[in-house]
Amino acid sequence: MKTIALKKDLKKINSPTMADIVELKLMEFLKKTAFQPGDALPKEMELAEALGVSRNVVREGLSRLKMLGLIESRKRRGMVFVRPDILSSFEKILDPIIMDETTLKDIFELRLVLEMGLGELLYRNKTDKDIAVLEKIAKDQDGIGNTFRIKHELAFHGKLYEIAGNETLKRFQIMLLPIFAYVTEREDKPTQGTVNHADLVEILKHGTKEDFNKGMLEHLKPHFDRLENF
Amino acid sequence: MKTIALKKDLKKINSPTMADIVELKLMEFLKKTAFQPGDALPKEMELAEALGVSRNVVREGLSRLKMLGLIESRKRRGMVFVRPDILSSFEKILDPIIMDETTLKDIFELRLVLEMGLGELLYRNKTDKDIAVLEKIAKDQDGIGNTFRIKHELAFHGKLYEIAGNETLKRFQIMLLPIFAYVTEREDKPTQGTVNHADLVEILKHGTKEDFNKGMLEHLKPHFDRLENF
DNA sequence: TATGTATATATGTTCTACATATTAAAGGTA
DNA sequence: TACCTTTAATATGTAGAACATATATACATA
Repeated sequence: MKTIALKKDLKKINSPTMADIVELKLMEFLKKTAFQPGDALPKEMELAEALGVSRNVVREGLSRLKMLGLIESRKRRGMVFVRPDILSSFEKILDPIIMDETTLKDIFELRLVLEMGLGELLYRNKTDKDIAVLEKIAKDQDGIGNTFRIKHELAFHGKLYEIAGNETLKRFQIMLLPIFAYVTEREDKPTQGTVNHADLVEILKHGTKEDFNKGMLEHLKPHFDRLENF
Repeated sequence: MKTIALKKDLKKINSPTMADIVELKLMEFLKKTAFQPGDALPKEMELAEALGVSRNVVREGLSRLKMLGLIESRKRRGMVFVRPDILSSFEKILDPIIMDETTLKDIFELRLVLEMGLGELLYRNKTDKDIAVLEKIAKDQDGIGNTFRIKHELAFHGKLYEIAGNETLKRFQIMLLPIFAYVTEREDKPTQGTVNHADLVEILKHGTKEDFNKGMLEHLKPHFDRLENF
């Protein structure tokens, strides 16, 4: 017990390196200066001089911002600021890692919460054409294969987000789905409640928003139950 | 119109640099090798030789993984694999950037969807003690100042996520809130519907899940309406 | 056993030099 | 003048060597 308390109170020292500091300073610089996409940053040598470090260190710092998608480098032009893609770094990290169980559960839950919260936007934006497309997707549900089912899930729920009119959200859920699939497949439990995709479409067509929320909850019920045993 | 289509079809060539390739190769390496947190990677010189590049380039690549939180470096020990914090890179990028309007709207909406989807988890996990805490927070609502209101928002909704029992989600919404505040404050519109925090607590105490979902929708109504004019 | 000391080693940092792509200027032609 | 070609300048990309520094390991000491 004592050691645990220690570990919590005295977190690692981790003295920052020059590159860490440069990274921070560059971030500040980007924030302070109101760069427009395409604007050029000072050149590496100038930054190096201003910060009092070698060009190498500056390059390491810049390299990190590049990874975040905040800058791009053009020969002769120098480094230019670009509007970063919010999800790209998230995507990079979500893929390769082995998450701990807690985070895994959190992410699993996150997706459920998103699905459950979608109703309002759907009922605000849906059109007859949307429903028709959704209906078609739901009809092609026959395939049984595992990889196929995932593809189908992606198609159906992806279309839902599309109807909601939120591209970021759609991409987000596409990223989440493999994780979702990983969790659902490691146990041999039903992956669908008593309400299936076709039923959901039917509700979306003729039912109220409240009906839809209830339907979605039924549809996701096995997953919610799965949370108990995590 | 033509230029836009062009820009979409022919995305920049951006010939990858050695550092880009090293970054990729290292990612693959991390994925393939099932590293446990704390395991050491090969040392820089070995990587440099294996990849046929200078140590400098390897360091740039490693530096990027460091930014993602995938590795940490220890003197003499070498670089070690660490379980990355999923949200940290997202956090770094969310803060400094000036988002384009579309993304801003998407994020704004994302938060609304999350709040709306929270009901199920809340009703699964809430305890009397939780409600008591929430009640207290809602009572301290008197402050009018702008910064104070944000703090209060954070406290109340933060507690909701806490009750839901999802730390990732809670941190996520904390990151989202400043953006939310930015949007709400640039127009002079009401930020609260006819249902306030105290009302929500009351529903949570005695009402059904459906009541709560309706209440939350009412509470967020001004924000949903705001979406129309985005 | 516990503590202090020494050494080897991997990362951190700096410098120098050269390669390469691309912009911008110079020059030539109609 | 306007347009095309050539040239030169320049900022990033890459390599390699050298030294600084922290620290894990082994060893010595009490």
